[in-house]
Amino acid sequence: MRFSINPSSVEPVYAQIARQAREAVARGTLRPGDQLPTVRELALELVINPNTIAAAYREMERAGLVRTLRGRGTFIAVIQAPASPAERRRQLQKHVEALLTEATHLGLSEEEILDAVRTVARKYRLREEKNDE
Amino acid sequence: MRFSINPSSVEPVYAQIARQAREAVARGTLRPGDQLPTVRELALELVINPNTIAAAYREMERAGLVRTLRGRGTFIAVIQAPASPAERRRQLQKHVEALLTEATHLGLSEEEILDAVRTVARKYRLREEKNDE
Amino acid sequence: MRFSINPSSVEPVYAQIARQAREAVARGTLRPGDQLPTVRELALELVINPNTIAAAYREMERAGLVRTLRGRGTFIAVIQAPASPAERRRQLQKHVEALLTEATHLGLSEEEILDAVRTVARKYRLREEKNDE
Amino acid sequence: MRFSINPSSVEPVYAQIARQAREAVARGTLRPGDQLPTVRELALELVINPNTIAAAYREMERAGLVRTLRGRGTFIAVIQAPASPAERRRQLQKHVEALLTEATHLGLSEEEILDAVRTVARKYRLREEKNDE
DNA sequence: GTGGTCTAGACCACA
DNA sequence: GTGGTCTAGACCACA
Repeated sequence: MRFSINPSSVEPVYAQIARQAREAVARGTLRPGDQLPTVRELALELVINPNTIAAAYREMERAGLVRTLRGRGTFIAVIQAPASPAERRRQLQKHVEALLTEATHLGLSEEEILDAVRTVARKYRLREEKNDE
Repeated sequence: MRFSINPSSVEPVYAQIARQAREAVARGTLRPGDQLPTVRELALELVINPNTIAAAYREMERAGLVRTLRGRGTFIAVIQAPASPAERRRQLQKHVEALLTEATHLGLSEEEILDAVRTVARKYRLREEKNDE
Repeated sequence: MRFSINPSSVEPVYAQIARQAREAVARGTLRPGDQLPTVRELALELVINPNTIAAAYREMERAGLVRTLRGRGTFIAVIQAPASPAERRRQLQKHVEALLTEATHLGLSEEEILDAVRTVARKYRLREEKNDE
Repeated sequence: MRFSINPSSVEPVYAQIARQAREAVARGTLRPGDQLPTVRELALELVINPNTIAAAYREMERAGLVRTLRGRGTFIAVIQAPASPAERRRQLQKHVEALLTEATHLGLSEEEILDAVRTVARKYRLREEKNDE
């Protein structure tokens, strides 16, 4: 996958990398077992301080997105066990609230938001059926 | 409105305050013209240094969320002109992508997300009708 | 003359009033001997704290623009003696530099600035002939 | 570039620094990509609290004059897109009016002002040709 | 009484 | 090493 970094964004560079990897996994561009470039390779490619790449990989490891095997490299982890249904619902609500706050300030309607969700959802590897809880 | 601060969050205190005010405006808890507590009042209430409150208000001013009238106080601004339709669409897409990335990692389905948007939307002051562009 | 106040400008209200009076004198809208409204009258008209109007009048008095006669009112002063030729040149240069800094950041050309000066100059009561020094 | 601070001016120290940087960019003394001294360096040089320098840099960032790269430093930004032609004209007129107000009070003639503009303009990086609008 | 400015100094996130 | 955050506290401009 290709990372694209904006060094003057308010989002820290290491967080941009971790977020983009997380997005790529959600879209299926990166799949469990895929190997990420080494810290040095990616540092050279993106012309970024290796410390920053290392911080990004540390963040992804912490989030359970990747597994680093010493001497072997860094690999996308198998899908992590989702949280409890209650926790999952709490998380979803939090993220939906963030979206609706921004959409309200942009002066958008509920219908426009739902349309955007439906359109963009095609690019993501969402669960096919409802969870039974 | 009530602000609630988590001093051990990674999110800076001043940013927590600004975000909560932004959310309150989106929900209609704060409306244009409403006066925010004075810097000193809020500092006393939250047991936080007045400089930190002032930084929060400065940030909101920069974002166009409030107007500061010297010697008078800080007030919620009238709704700022939204960006161009193209920019608005770009912003919406960005926020929807963030939601879908998280929802995918939580193992949720499109229907569950749409349901959550519909339910939570009731708490927000979204535009009633579609924008004509 | 009519003052128009923007309470949310970065320019303090008292300074807006003093500046507008200064402009009116430069354009001939106000002339030496003209009486200004009383502090109370102007405070009522502009819906502004009388302390603020008093500060504006104090500022104009300090700049030699008006004379306050106790019990009589506030009047536009006769044209103040201009500074020495050297000081006058220094002042002019300072104000021209301020204009050129802004014009450069706006991406304007020398010709556009000169045109604007010629056009706008008609509204001002500039000296007719060159000073002989 | 050299900053020179007058601590007893009515203009806040942080604003003096921001203004001088803005002037230096207009004259070409500072160019896009140039790095400003670090907050600590400039604080030592000017014998001013680092927080005050940081406030100056924050203000320049807000105005789009510089870009701050976390952990790297502060750099002059590429020239910001100027406002719309109409807005540009409005701004120019405002600044020309300010100049003419002062020049009138100094008892100067139109010819003297135009001469000063022509002379001082050489020091600025004004656009070479008229804008076509 | 309101927010704005500035100092002094500790500690942290980031590259 | 770079800027960012936060506290504590003095003093000032403005309304």
